[in-house]
Amino acid sequence: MPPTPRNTTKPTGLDCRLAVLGTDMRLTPHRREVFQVLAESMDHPTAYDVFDRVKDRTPGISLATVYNCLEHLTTHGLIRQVHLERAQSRYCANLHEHIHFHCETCGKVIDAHPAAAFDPTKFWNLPAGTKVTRTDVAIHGTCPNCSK
Amino acid sequence: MPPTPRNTTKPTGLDCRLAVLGTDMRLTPHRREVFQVLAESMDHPTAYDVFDRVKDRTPGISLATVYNCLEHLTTHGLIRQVHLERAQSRYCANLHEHIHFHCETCGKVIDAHPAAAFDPTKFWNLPAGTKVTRTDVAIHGTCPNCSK
DNA sequence: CGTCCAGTTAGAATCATTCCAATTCTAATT
DNA sequence: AATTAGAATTGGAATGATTCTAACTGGACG
Repeated sequence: MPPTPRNTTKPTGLDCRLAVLGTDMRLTPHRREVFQVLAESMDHPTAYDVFDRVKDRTPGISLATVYNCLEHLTTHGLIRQVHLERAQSRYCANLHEHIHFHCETCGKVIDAHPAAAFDPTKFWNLPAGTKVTRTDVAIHGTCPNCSK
Repeated sequence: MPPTPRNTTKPTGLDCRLAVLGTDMRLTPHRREVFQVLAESMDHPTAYDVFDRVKDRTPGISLATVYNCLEHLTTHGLIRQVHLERAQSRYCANLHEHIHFHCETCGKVIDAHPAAAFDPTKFWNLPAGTKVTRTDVAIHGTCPNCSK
């Protein structure tokens, strides 16, 4: 599938998100579809899951292209890559600040949004002079459904 | 290398640690060496690193055995497996409660011990009925050495 | 002594991901 | 309209960490 021309007209919908984020990424049909699929998915799909879902709408798309699109969207800040243990990467279109809860029973991953400001340096001693750029938090346990 | 007979005499040194933890794991020479190497390593080595270091003392040991030993020691709670992003697993003999700081410049992993009690449910909203068993925290940034 | 079993081994297999080389297409320039 | 340069896309090969498998070994226990 050919790439889309650079978007010069006023963007709406998904394009809007691109514009808001001020990226200069070319929005090709493939990238659009991959993003769309992810935006509709609340279950943190893996690259292969995304491929599986995009395939139905865009027959002929390859797994390599899905990987490319996901990587591109990630580096341009439109989606987030989620890592839990060493399992395969999952992806997430929720850009609100949040961490992930992982149910050890059903494997589901649930977004958890902040309830209070969190400063990691209050809870753990780091060597003097350490600069913190990012903190990864993953909570593991049993989801309400599996707790029953 | 043949397995060690079950240790029936009063343990000392490393055996002591086994006894304290109340495991019933057989302490074979290989497992002992792997543990020993890890106990002496402050740098969170990967399985291959461990293999490399153990090889010098126990020529002929195979990577498969190192993996077996690491897995065994991990499931018996004698060592911890550390995961950062999707990089290969690292291992750590520090059993004191701690989290890991990862320097994005030099790649070094540093243990960070608790300065205050940390309750994740205070900082993130989880669905009612969620049971938390464990929280994984990894802090990323620049270590003092690389900050200079 | 024979059977059983855990530990060990080399090498094969797996699996997610990345790489590669060829192709196609767009956009900007002649 | 042809040319060029640069992206995007592709299938398939390659990679790399890890796990699996089947065979072997040596003590434990009857």
